[in-house]
Amino acid sequence: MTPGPDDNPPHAPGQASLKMVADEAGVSPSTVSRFLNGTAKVAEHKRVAIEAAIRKLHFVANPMASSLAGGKSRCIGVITQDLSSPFYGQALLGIEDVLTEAQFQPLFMSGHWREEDERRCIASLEGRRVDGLIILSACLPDEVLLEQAQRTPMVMTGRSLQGEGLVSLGFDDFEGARLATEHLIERGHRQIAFIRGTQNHPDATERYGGFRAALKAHGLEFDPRLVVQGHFLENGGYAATKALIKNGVPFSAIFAANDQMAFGAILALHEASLRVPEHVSVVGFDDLTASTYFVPPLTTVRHSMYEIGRLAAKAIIHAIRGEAAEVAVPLPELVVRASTAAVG
Amino acid sequence: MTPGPDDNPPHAPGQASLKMVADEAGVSPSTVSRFLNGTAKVAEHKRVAIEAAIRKLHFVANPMASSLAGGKSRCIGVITQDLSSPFYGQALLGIEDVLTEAQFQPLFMSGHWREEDERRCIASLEGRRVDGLIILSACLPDEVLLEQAQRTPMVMTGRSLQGEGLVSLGFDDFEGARLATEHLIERGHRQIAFIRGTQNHPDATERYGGFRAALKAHGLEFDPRLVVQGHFLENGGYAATKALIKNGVPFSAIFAANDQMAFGAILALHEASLRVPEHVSVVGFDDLTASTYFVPPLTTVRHSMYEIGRLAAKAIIHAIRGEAAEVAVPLPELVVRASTAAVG
DNA sequence: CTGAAAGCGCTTACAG
DNA sequence: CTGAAAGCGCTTACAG
Repeated sequence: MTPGPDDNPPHAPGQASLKMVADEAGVSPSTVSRFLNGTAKVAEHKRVAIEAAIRKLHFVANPMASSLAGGKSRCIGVITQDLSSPFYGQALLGIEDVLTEAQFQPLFMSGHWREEDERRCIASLEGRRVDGLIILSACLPDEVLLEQAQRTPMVMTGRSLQGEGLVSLGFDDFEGARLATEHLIERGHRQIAFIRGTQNHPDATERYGGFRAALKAHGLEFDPRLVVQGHFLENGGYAATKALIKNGVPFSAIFAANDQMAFGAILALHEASLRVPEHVSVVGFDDLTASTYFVPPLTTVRHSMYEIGRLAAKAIIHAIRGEAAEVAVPLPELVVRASTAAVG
Repeated sequence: MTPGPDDNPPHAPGQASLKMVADEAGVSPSTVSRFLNGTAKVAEHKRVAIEAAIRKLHFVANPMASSLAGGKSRCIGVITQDLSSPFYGQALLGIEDVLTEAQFQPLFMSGHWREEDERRCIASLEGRRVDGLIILSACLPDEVLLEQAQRTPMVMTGRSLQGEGLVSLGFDDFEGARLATEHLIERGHRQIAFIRGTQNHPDATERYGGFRAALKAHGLEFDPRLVVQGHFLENGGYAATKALIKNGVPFSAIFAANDQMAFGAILALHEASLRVPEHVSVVGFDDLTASTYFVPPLTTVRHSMYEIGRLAAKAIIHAIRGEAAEVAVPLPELVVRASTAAVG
């Protein structure tokens, strides 16, 4: 930092430009640009001068200009269902960590579980010229996603899709649900109620499949009267359980397709003076932060969404660079806590 | 849409440019730009031609170019402590809704409760040339924020600051805490434990102040042994309550400075075979979604973060336009649920 | 290794 | 109301 008369500029008049840095350092803008991007080797003394100039002027490259000229925005669109979802929230964190580290800017948007909103998000993100797209469980049909992926590199979770420009991180929901159900069966439960997630949601379908597969594998009869709809939210689990109780079909355990519904279910049981796990065992799915501290702590299936977020971010960066990404999604893991017990 | 031989372009070769639209419509780029931005009135027939061209070419303006030329990015930086926080999450939703509607792009970043990270976020966002900044409860000292606000319009929550270019949405944490404490006192509780939030966090200080003010107003003696630290997280509330129980100083109620700590507290009580609210009443603060479905449902203080998010977004938009924003932050409201009862 | 020059796709005085 | 022109701040062939 050379001290001098013009060491402190009059007043932040916007920020310094690359040209100002070049002038200050006595080189051409091209050279500064190359130095910044590591696009070419720069003579030692110029490098020093440029670095000094940058420091002196507090120069930070204007990303709009870089993007325009360079043809890449260094922005990644991230579509989630709900920015405040306790479930996807962890994934957002993982995505943010990796992307920030790699100098990409994530643009988060909520699709609100609605095809139309998801379409709007994608259009808007494409308008923003994002370099890539991460989609956390879309409702959009396969064709739309496949088509989109041809224009913008894309990674998606919660669905297994094959296609050009598309990486999918399919978590094994089926196996997770199978594990959870088996856990109940092993504790002697025979009448197990199942609270389903949103109807045409892939995760919901897979988890339902795992549930039925486990019953079958253990020779248990499937009773459709014990399957209720819960829409993946607390109130859904609550209402579903109320309905279940009212129905009168006996059950000794509930497997809710996610933790949020399990919370609602436990509250409904509590209101009906049914104790967990003494009267009814409950298993959830997702292992939310809240599940550890619920009363009683919830038995559930863990699949670190933080880790999945990190993987998704790494995968999209690779895809953008045109590298093949090998992704190993963590396996589902049963976490046994106090909400399940052997059948009384 | 005029059908024609070149109706379907060979292959999406990047997107259509403003110039292409101008050529197609037989007008100058300036006119298209003016039409797009409503900067000037455009002759009827040209308007029609431009609209047709836009539709035909699926034109969407390149935001980088617009920003660069226009000098505004239409991006708003939003700093939150943790993208997956159940508390701030609601605010993010409100911000997203308002900003999206007004055609601004929010850039969300996590400050992780750390001054250094917050600094990094602000620097990065400033580098991105955001038009404004929304800061949800920073740790950064007042001076830094005041100085920053002079360069970028800013609105912040969780602190009351006066300054040029700065709007602060100070929620009345003090009053909220007073209400919560008074609720317990009115139910006959005399030995009320308090679980504090993070030490130098403004919200924490205010809530602590409200707690003490309520005790004083009702002539209750303050016992420092009943105040424990909880850091605003579940595990903090859990550990604090364990400590409280171990201490042996009797208490019939706990006021936790936020819901997350209240959850932890209830679990600790549960493990000590203390029932809520029969043995100990518990009040939280924030009214998280989860609190409604907790067992038992939590008595707490509500201050819609979704609404505060919306207000913050509206305020920053006004500030950017140079308009004075009048913001009426919702008043704290006590929500009585099943976790509190009259002292046994 | 390095400059001069053209260009990325818009916006906006400036002059009709 | 509308064009031609300059410019926003970078990047990148092109030619040394």
